[in-house]
Amino acid sequence: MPKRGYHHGNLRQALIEAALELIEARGPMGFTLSEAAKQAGVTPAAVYRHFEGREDLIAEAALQGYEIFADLMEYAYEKGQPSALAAFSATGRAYLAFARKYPGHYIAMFESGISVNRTPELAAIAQRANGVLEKAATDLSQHIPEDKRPPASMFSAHIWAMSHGVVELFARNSPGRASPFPPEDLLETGIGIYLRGLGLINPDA
Amino acid sequence: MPKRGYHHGNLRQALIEAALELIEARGPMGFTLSEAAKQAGVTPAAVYRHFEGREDLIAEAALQGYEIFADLMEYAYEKGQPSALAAFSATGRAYLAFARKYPGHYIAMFESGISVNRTPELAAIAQRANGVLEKAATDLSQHIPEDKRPPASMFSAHIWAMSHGVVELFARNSPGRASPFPPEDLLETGIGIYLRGLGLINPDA
DNA sequence: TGTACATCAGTGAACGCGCGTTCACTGATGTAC
DNA sequence: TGTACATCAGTGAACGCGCGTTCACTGATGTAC
Repeated sequence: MPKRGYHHGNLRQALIEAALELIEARGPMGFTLSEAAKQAGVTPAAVYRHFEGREDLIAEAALQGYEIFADLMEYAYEKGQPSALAAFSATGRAYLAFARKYPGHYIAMFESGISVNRTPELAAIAQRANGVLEKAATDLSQHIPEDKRPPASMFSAHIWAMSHGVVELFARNSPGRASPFPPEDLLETGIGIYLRGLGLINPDA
Repeated sequence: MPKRGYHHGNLRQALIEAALELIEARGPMGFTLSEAAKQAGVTPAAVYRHFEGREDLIAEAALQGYEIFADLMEYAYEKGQPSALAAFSATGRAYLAFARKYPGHYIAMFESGISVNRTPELAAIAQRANGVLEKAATDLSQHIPEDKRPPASMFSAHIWAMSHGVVELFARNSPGRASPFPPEDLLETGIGIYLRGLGLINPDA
């Protein structure tokens, strides 16, 4: 519990959390610096003690998101080892789990329009997250006969795309676009069918 | 060529087109009514002769988008007939083609935050577009042995998700997230693998 | 333990800006006779 | 063909608002002696 008085105690993190809540509630552009400040119980000008401005605040939120994301993906990958298949599926599931558990971060990362190349730090961590999925895909592709093996980066992209699509279309309570199925099931079955298509799991399973 | 003078000639449509260009250039929230008016060579107040306000203008742009989209999907479906497989693949390809050819519409439809239930008209046309994909999926599912046949609405959702994901992540020049492959190829191969997983196309193809 | 002082983290007022929207208006167009 | 008039589609000024950002300031905290 931060001490509250003239000095906030941990304003920097409080602002990030306020920003995340606002982004989650109002969308990537609905977020305003002033409102985040207000929600943290502070004057808008105080924000400038901790951030260069509005963009910088969002970027920091995204950065923290990527850190959580990369950690989750890595954890899932390792938990699935030594089975390449289990590791791969686990990372897919981790993707969706992250999007659902940290919607504010997810939006800041993928929908706020901030470039992943904004800072080297951001680019590095994003690359780390992406790397996990690609590593899982590479492992898995060893099990495909060489002559019909698509590049690992390609099917990592497929899974990424399907995951992102499920999140955007069905996991968010999009106005008026109700999911026909729970998003978890949708992604699970989708990835299952896809992997069967690669000949990686039993067609009769 | 509209006559230009005090009276614009076809301001309504000109405003919609201006809005689409702005949405495309600046994102769903970067669009402002004032700027659209300016781009159409008109005072902001003039907009109110044709639309109820900002939201109404976006909604109209989305509506027109859904009309084009539904038409394209239907055309693709019919062009693929009588092969259920060809019809299905064609609708998938049509999805991406639409997103690339009409990015402004696409964003207005799927990223602007306007609800598809905003008007009955909008809901109906969105349902028509969605219906085409689902019909194609239903046709196709007849070729799957009944005991391992997933609901058609489910794999229509899978394809929708993958398509949307490809568009969002790789077909847009997302800042700093360059596509490892042309989006068309990515979607084509992705759908191909998926259909193989359903046992609908030759595993050795 | 007490005091002086530097540092730090906030305030609050002000700024210029562009936004969406309203309103009374006026210029252009089309129609009736 | 010409004139009177209704209708329509625009203008332009004004509004209140919230935004991001700046600035000189001040209250709180920590440190040196």
